[in-house]
Amino acid sequence: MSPYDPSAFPPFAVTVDLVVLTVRRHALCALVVRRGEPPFQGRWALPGGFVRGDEDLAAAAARELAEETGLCAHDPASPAPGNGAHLEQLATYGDPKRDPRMRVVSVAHLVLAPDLPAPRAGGDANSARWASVEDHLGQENGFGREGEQPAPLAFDHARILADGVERARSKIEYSSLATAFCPPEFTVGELRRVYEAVWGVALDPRNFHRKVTGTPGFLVPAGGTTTRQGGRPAQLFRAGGATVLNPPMLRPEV
Amino acid sequence: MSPYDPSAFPPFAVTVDLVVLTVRRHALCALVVRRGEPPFQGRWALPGGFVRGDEDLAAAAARELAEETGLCAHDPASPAPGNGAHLEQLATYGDPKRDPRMRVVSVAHLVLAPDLPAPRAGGDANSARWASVEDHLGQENGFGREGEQPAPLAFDHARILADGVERARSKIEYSSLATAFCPPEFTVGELRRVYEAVWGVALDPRNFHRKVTGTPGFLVPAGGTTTRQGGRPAQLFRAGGATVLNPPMLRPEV
DNA sequence: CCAAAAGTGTTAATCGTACACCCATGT
DNA sequence: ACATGGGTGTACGATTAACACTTTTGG
Repeated sequence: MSPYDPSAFPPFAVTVDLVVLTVRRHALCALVVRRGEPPFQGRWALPGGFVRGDEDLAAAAARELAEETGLCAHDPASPAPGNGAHLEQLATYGDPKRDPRMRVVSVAHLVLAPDLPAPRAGGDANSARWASVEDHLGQENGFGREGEQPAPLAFDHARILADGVERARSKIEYSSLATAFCPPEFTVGELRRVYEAVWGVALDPRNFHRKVTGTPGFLVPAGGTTTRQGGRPAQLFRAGGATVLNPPMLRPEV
Repeated sequence: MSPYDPSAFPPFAVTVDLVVLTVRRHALCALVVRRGEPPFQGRWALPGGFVRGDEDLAAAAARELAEETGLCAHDPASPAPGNGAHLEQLATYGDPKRDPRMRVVSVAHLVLAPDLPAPRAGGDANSARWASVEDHLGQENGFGREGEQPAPLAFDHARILADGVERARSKIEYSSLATAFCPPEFTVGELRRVYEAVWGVALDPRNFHRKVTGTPGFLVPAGGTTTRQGGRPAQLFRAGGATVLNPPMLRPEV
């Protein structure tokens, strides 16, 4: 039990893996990269990499995110500057056999990003893409495509992705995080389509509008209007300062 | 960027730290141990220890818990057997300077336990105790004692404890986890006192009774009654199978 | 009898839901 | 004119909060 017994300090490699979620074409999508080396060569995996010796975990996640996407994310719990995406720690995965090469503990992080142009690969080109979450997690809510299931993600990344999606789904209920999926200025309808895509449900546009505009601090008017969705021009809003929603958004049953 | 460059694999020590919470004498308490060696010798700290080379993170947390308390905890996400306490992963702390000796990444776990006899120390006697959470986190809701602030916990353990308490406070809202603070059979009043201690509020006994007995799957009658609280005998209940509470328990404002 | 805690009834206010209806634009 | 999405009004049922009241024990 002496903490100075070297046999009590087995060396670990520590990595960060990223669950980067966005909403594209009314579907929840995750960023995946193609592995260039074994193990799992050629398979899709979550982006990630090793934590450096003098680097905080959140900083490592932000660095990997920037390398993979060019995004500058901001962990609200850290003083680092940021714009655009939301970043938070998700969970840590440390099964002794999760990486066949060695003992690797991975601290997974969750990133919520607005719809982006085509992802830019870290080093190799055309090796990153947005994958529909339903395709990789199986049929959900009847949205799953039949047949053509893609190969499972490498390592335990399917489990990590599932945990990240579950976290996002529950967190937009009681926080204003859904705005992280939107551009800086957005309409109530765009925000509603985010909720619909993440939850896989249809929401009543009238009640949704009352709810979000009536929750203090959730949205602040940005001044202009837009007609980019067709129909009557919609007011533009920015995310308000509130982070916790009271009362919460209610996810319809089943 | 080659993943086989040894300089990209800085070695880390990986530990688990435990936030073990219980309710004693109508107060939320956390298990703390006194450190026997530097750094922070003589200061209180959260229990914890190094993860072994072939050990899963949850298994390491359960092992440390058993060593410190004799409790057999059960992580619902793992197939390990267990009785009594609830165990779940909390968060991971990896600031490069959090341990002055070396680079240590600590995977904190949260344990919710029923009121226990005096804690049993791991190796040294009388080096573990239940500490009131208010004493270590400062005044909360007017409960904080004035003067006599104890020395801060070692390392970043005050932050870890605060995160664990916050997790427990929010999780008993929408899950049946509050029963983890109760013995196997308990009364509605005892469960109410758990909520009151964890949240630091007073709840209406009548409405609370209706709420918890009316939530399907939360409580199942155990058959007997008890008068251990004085007054009219109260029915005994066991925790039902439900893990998620719908509708949730509502925490009063402020 | 009285204090204390358990449990039930009732009421008014609030909240969520469903849906009718009108508004402002592009085609 | 019509389709499309934006936005407001309203009515009904469900949930909550507040509190009067009865029940069953111990002292």
